[in-house]
Amino acid sequence: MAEAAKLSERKAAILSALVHVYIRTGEPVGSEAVATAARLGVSSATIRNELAALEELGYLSQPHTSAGRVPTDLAYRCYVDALPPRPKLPDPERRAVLEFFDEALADVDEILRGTTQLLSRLTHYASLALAPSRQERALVRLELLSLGQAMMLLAVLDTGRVDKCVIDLPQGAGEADVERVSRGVLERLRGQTLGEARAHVAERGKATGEPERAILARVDEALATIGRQEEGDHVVVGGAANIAGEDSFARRETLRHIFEALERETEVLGLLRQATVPREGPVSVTIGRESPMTGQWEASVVAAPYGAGDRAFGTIGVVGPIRMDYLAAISAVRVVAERLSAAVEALTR
Amino acid sequence: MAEAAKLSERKAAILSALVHVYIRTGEPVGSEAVATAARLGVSSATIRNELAALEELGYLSQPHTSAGRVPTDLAYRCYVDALPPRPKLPDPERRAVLEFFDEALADVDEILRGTTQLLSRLTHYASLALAPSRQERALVRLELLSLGQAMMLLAVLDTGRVDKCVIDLPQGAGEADVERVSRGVLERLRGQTLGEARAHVAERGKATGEPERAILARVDEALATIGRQEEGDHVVVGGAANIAGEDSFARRETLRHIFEALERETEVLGLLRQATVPREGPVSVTIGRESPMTGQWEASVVAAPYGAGDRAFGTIGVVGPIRMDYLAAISAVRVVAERLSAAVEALTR
DNA sequence: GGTTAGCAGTCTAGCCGATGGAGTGCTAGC
DNA sequence: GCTAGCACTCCATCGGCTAGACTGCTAACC
Repeated sequence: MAEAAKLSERKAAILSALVHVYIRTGEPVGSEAVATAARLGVSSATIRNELAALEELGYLSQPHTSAGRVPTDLAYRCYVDALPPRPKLPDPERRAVLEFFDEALADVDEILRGTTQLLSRLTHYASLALAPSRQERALVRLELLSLGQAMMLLAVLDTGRVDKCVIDLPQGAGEADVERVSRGVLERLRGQTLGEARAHVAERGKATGEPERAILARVDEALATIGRQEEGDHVVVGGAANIAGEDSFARRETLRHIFEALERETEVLGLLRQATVPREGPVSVTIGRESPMTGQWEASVVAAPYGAGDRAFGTIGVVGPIRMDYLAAISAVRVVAERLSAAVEALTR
Repeated sequence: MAEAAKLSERKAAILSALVHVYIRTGEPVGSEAVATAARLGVSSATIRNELAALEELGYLSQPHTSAGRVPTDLAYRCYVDALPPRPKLPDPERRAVLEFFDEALADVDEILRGTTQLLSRLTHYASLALAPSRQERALVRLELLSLGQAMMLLAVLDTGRVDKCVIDLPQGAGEADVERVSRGVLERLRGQTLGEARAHVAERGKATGEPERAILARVDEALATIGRQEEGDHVVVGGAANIAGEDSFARRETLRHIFEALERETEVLGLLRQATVPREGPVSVTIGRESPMTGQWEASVVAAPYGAGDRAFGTIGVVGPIRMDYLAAISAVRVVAERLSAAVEALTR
């Protein structure tokens, strides 16, 4: 396996043709098949020479001497990099996307749930969505409700999400005190982020007497708790059934690994976060061993950030076998991310 | 396949022994193996006669003439019915359950999420939980917040859940009107169910003028919407990865079916609802073709209701292969359901 | 030099038939 | 009614064989 130097144009064309055929068939591709697919006007003998060279360079491998060639992760990388930068989504699919985002949906979480389902339907792979970080979103409303001997802090974010936290009522505080704090202090925190709100609450707490002071201390704590919840239900997964049926995942163990990771969620976070800063173009592709996670899964991830304006809120993406239909996945993810951004922008404005 | 008449004691013992061995090994069980496992003091020849009879009765089947016997769904049913009514959960597992329910958790949904994970860890199968119906739960608080040109209805239920619905502000209504309705009408609805609250809101709407009337009409609509959301995120699934690794699910298609159903959720609802009215004992078991759903999945479901007092709130259960370790599953589900009931009771009191 | 037709060589998937073994059903004796 | 013994059945396994799919190489060709 040698250095990944620049390939000659013909080698690149041959490689792309081979990957294309392999993605379709799933079987080792012979020189004859490549010759017909690549339409270079050269015979299979010439292709054979080139294939041998490409194997030497680390782009291809052979299951055994008298079999065709199978692409390595490196070959997929070349193939993906050579794809048109903005592949078109076929019309029926495009229409499905537009239709989905036509319906008004209440909050970002609901939209993301629907989006993962949409993406799975379009691509037939499992889908992921990274929800916007609570930390950075603005509070539309902060409300403290008294519930008998406890109180409940409700934080309505501009993403439409409502976070809650139940807090004990401090000694000597009554319903009236809770109400006073809710109206007097919390009302003014609209438009601030969770972090800013905490700072204000803490400061205000210093400048007042009991029992407001005690209540504000607990509110501060509750805001911290809400901020910490973030990691918990941050990743939305949809259409996992699709990869259960996928026979590219031959080994059961691999399938199990993926499902476990999807359930643990935190592991997927890093993968999606990394896609938030795309290396090139709006859609980022991670192929097999390019990342430890996808390497272990024997899978690839196609992801794209979404957000409002130039600010990325989160990421959506699909997980599929390394032998994935990258063209379809990339175009679907790209279009859905665009529409999702528009929807989120409309919601948070 | 003949009628499921009452089996002789010996036949029953032989059947149970065979099922027991088969659950352990997964391979067709021969007469010799049954003879050693059943410890009846009779030879394998006698067992052979009985096995032939049991096959005739529809309890067993043979993959081919010279193979051992494999239990049919009917055999599992006998086996399960003959299990001790309150099997003991081994101590380490029992301790894990107690530990889990020792931590105070904020609301029922969070508890259920944790419970499915707990059950999956205990049984190594996928777990389900049916959340309490919103319709029947009491409102702890109903709050109408004004958000610029819209308002948000928040319903805090006694399960700790907060449901929300965004509504447009009617023509001519302002923040003050919203507030007036919130304090004047909604405050009084504490302790009522969603349905009762709707009735009150509708009635009150008639007896008042604009713009309260318009606001109340929309609140009524929003309450209906919240009630309808019920079906959506009603079923919690956990540990699905466990059955992805399970090689009892030989056919990929079967696995895919199960995952699809778990994702659609609504399909699982019926299955769990039916377990809410147990035929006998606290834990209900549905084996393979006993229900169309599990039949298609080639799976079994072990489920038990949970609730406060004598009132069932919902159901928890596990989904596994027909060749499931029923003893372990039943004891785990039973103990977890008991503890969960206690936790929910403490929460809603 | 690059390209190509042709061919020998390699490796596998699939088929065949033989073999060993597991397990049954039946029978005859206890 | 139970059991030892036995003939019989059927499958899983293995080695050997074959057809076929590709390759790599060579020699001729442009």
